[in-house]
Amino acid sequence: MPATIVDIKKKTGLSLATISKYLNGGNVLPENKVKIEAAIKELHYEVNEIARGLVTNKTRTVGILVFSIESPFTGMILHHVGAALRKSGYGMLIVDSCDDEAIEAKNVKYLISKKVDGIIVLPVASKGDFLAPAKNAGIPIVLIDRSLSDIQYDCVRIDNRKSTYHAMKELISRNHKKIAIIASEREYTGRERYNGFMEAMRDAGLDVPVEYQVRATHSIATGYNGMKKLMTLKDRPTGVFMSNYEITLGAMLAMNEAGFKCPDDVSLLGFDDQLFFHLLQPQIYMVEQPMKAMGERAVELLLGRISGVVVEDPVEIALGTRLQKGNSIRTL
Amino acid sequence: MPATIVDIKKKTGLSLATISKYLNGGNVLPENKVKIEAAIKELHYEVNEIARGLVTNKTRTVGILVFSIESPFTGMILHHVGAALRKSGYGMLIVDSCDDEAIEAKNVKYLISKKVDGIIVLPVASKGDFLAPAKNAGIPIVLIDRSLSDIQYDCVRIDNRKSTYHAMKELISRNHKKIAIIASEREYTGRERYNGFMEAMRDAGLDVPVEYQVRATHSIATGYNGMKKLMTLKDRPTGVFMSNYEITLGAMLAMNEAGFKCPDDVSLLGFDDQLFFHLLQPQIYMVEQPMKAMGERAVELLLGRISGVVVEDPVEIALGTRLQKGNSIRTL
DNA sequence: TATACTGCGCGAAACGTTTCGTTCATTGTA
DNA sequence: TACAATGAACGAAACGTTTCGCGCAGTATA
Repeated sequence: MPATIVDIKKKTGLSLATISKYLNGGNVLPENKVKIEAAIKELHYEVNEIARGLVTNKTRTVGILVFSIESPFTGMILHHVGAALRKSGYGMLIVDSCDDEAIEAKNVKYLISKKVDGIIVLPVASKGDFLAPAKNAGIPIVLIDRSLSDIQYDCVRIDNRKSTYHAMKELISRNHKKIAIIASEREYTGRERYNGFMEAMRDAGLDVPVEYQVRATHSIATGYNGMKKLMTLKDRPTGVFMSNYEITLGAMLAMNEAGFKCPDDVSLLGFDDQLFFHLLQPQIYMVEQPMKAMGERAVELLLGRISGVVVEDPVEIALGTRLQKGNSIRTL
Repeated sequence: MPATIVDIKKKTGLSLATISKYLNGGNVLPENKVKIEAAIKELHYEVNEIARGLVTNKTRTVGILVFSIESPFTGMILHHVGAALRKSGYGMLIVDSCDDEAIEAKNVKYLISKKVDGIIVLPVASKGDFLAPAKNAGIPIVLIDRSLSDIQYDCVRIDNRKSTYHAMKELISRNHKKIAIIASEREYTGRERYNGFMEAMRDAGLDVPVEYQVRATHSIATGYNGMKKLMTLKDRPTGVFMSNYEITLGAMLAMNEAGFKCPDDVSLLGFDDQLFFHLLQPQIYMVEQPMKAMGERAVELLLGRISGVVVEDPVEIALGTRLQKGNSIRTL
């Protein structure tokens, strides 16, 4: 039903080759250009991307493989990745791994069958085996946020360990000695932040008793339950580091509910700034991730690989973070 | 590089037509079936969906047009819609309208150019004009959550007005007279819930002074600022209805921060249950939307339209809600 | 035994592009 | 004036499928 290049040919008397050349930005005589443009307008012609894809072997679509599409973090990354891709004319075919490695592995194969030009991954698994089929098919891959242990892939993330180490100075320099951590345990980021925390404490000569270390899932429940537990200890910590957005949110609700005040009763340091935290009083010290930059750099890198401009070995890009200062930390 | 149907032909000596028939579930002699299957395994053959799409004029991909990909509500819907689609072999090409009607209109055209088989929309706009190009192109469309005023499209949603009206009985029957509302104003759902609220109050013979009506955006900030404001009134409301998840979250933080207790100082009734609310003490009365059912019904309907099984006029499916009971409402 | 039907297989065309190698006209150079 | 170089257009093949209509067995019907 919709007009094809053949209709343009009939209308203008030009050959398919010439029209195709015009469509792809090649040089065409001014008079022919006019003819073609008129015909396109008249017939409401639009390129059939499917047909084009068949011969160019490109779909102008990238696959996005996310550990969970329900996570607010995922939502923010998708927002920026999506914008950057659209600007370059690419679309996003998104698949949800539902925090399940088996589904994740299946999804990779699905994306291959869809002939995506590249894949951006927020992985569930810690090892890269599941990406092998895509790698073998020659599809460029870029990871965001979470690095993989065994195989080398491009990755755009922050330096979780250093960011945490650095942020911890805010608590330590204000003479806090009893500092607890609530962190996720399963993913790369949670583990790295835990390591940064422990390093900072060790370097400051501070001990972290095991009951000050709450390590569980990446969830509001973890923050809520963790803080509840910490607040009932006979020897309560004076400061708490929370390793991500969900945990921070849950911990704050628990703290409020338990009747403690920040920073009077407990000083807080969180991770993953979100707009709404700015509304709160007191304002929480927060490690702020450059979400926009991460999304954009990842897209830039991926498109570079797709076009063949970037050919060097896989790179690991660690972007800097910003510490959003607040008044949630009391000087002891 | 990857094997094609022609390679299978060479290997088996059968014709393209026969092999294609096998691939699409047609009847083939048992001996040929064996041959083909062996060849497929040996050559690691997989159908090229692009080539198939060119001739069938189907992409097995549906476009998902969301008002904002950052919203948790969107995330949950995408989760269920995605699962249902994948089960039927369909993929999701997601585009983000960034709460901007102009972008939304462009995105529709983009999805058309990508030849999606259908479109699922969580709209920004209140009128349906922007969908006209897709409708004209014969692409089936199903709305989720938000209905459109002018043109008729299939829509799967809840009955916002009734749900709110019914839930309000919890406050009213417990003798609350001074009840405030914090609601979003711009979208369909917020307006309908406002209407349901006002109806319930009117039917109960209760007045709602203008300072008890906070109407702003669909955001945590609205809830936070709204509750802050309500709590500083000299004549404070005894009950507050909050029209969605973000507003409920913001309002609770503000209430905690202002030092008020629920239900002692203020009784709360919210909308959009999320798992983590179950953790809270007190547990909030919440209108719970059937997210999974909404996603699944929408997909079912869309695939029905795509396959031509469903041909009747556009339908508006209003699913029932559940009131999640809690202990956030005090009897006066 | 002649006829009609059924079940499978086949060749060829079609889907709407891009691209390769060639031709043709024009311009510039000797 | 002859010849090379340049620029633009062209025809045809290719991309990997599906599908249409026909042919050919083998089986059932009269």
